[in-house]
Amino acid sequence: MTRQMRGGEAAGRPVQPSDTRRASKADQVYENIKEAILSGGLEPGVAIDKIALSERLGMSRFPITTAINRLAYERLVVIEPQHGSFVAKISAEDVRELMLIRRSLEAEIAGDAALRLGAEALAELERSLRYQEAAAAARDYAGFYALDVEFHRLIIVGAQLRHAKEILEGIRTHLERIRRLLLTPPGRLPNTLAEHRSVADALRARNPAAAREAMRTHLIETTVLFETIARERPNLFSA
Amino acid sequence: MTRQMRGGEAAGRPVQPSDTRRASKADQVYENIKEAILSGGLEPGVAIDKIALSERLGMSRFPITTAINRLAYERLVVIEPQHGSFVAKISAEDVRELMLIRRSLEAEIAGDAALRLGAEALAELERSLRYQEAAAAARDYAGFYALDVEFHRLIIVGAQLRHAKEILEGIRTHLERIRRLLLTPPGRLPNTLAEHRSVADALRARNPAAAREAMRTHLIETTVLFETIARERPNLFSA
DNA sequence: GCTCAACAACTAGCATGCCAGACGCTAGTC
DNA sequence: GACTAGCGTCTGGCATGCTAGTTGTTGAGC
Repeated sequence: MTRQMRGGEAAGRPVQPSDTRRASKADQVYENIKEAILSGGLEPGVAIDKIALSERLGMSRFPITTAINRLAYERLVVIEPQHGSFVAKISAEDVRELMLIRRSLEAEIAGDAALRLGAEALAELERSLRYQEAAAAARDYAGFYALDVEFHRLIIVGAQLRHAKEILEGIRTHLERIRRLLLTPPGRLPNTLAEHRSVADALRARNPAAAREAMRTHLIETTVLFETIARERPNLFSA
Repeated sequence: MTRQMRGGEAAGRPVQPSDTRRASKADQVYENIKEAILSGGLEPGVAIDKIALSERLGMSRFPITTAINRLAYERLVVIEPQHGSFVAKISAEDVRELMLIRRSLEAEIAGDAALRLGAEALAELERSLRYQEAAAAARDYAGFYALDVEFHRLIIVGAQLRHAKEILEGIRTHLERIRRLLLTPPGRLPNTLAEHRSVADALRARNPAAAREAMRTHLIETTVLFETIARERPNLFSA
């Protein structure tokens, strides 16, 4: 549905580059708190003090409340009425489920993309792969991770799937939080690169079934990684 | 992440039955407007007059604003800052994409459910199928539709997938809106019943691949139906 | 020492008033 | 007649104070 929306208002989605409108205060607070939660600055379970926050940021409680409502919708914050707002905890079970969703969606999208991607999009993927190779050679883990995210995003955007993009971004937000908390080691980098290559090959060949399978395989490997690490550090998860 | 949340506050999700807490005013307004949009009482594109609404419902603008923010997050409403809030329009392209998402997710979930569903959940599915047969025999289309929705929900809940449940409910909201606008004829009812039966059979056999395929086939048929109808009535869609 | 009820100190929810920005209309100009 | 500038009126965004509900505490009674 969705005419396009202004700079993130009433939604947690990234601002369209074409949208020159300034961000509202609620938008700023939203980004602010979200980043704090993702980075671990705000640990799971801690209460968010709206009044202190409003004083610190020099604004009224209204934008804070709006922002927290948004975060609650994304399940990054839990609101207990007449009691308080708290940073949502993490459960190990979520990893399994979020990856299941991501796996099924991205596999299907890859199949769709094999039929719909234009030459330009394919070229962009190819370029991304080159950068990934360079980052891998340079052992630039942070850079590679950013390119990894971008690679997946390119496929979704290329297939022109707005809703799926939003859903997957919401999922990635949660996975990103877990990833940062766990400090996922970048040991699988070469495998990831090879798997990306397989996906791109299938897309270029316009083979939907192969693209689906390649993406599914790739994300199964990622799931295994997540779950292995989660098992090694159970203390970070709540019941 | 998600401790469970109170009666829908800051989210558009259904109230947990275990949650006895009363709904806030914002919750009520949210349900109110949502139902109006889904039923077509509020047509795509019309402006929502917050002040008139607050006067009519006997409350301040605050709960209205909160509710509309929530609806904007769900893409049922579009907020144009300093200008107005409008009922979101519908695009034909959305049908394709929403069904793609639903198809991939529910297929994967069916595969998961084949491994995880307990005897009780399987029995519930069986009972649902009996009711569906009864509704089909009685030509009770509305009843069958409700059972249809319930059938899919049972599988998701049985697989204990909270996030997927929420995502799919959001998607169903949009599809439901389209369905009602289009007044989808119930002609495929016998086929639907047979397809449901196939899914349940595969689940009982604990065969993930078969369950995935059965669900995928079922939803591909549904997609075709949606798109056929959408083609016949293009005037209902915006560009 | 234990129980439980009353209270104090919080919170989110809500009401209300104001402000700034967007849009439509009109009047003035060419 | 067409166009544009400016003004009025609408909207959402925000500030602030109040209300009601939850929770932890404390102290009285046993």
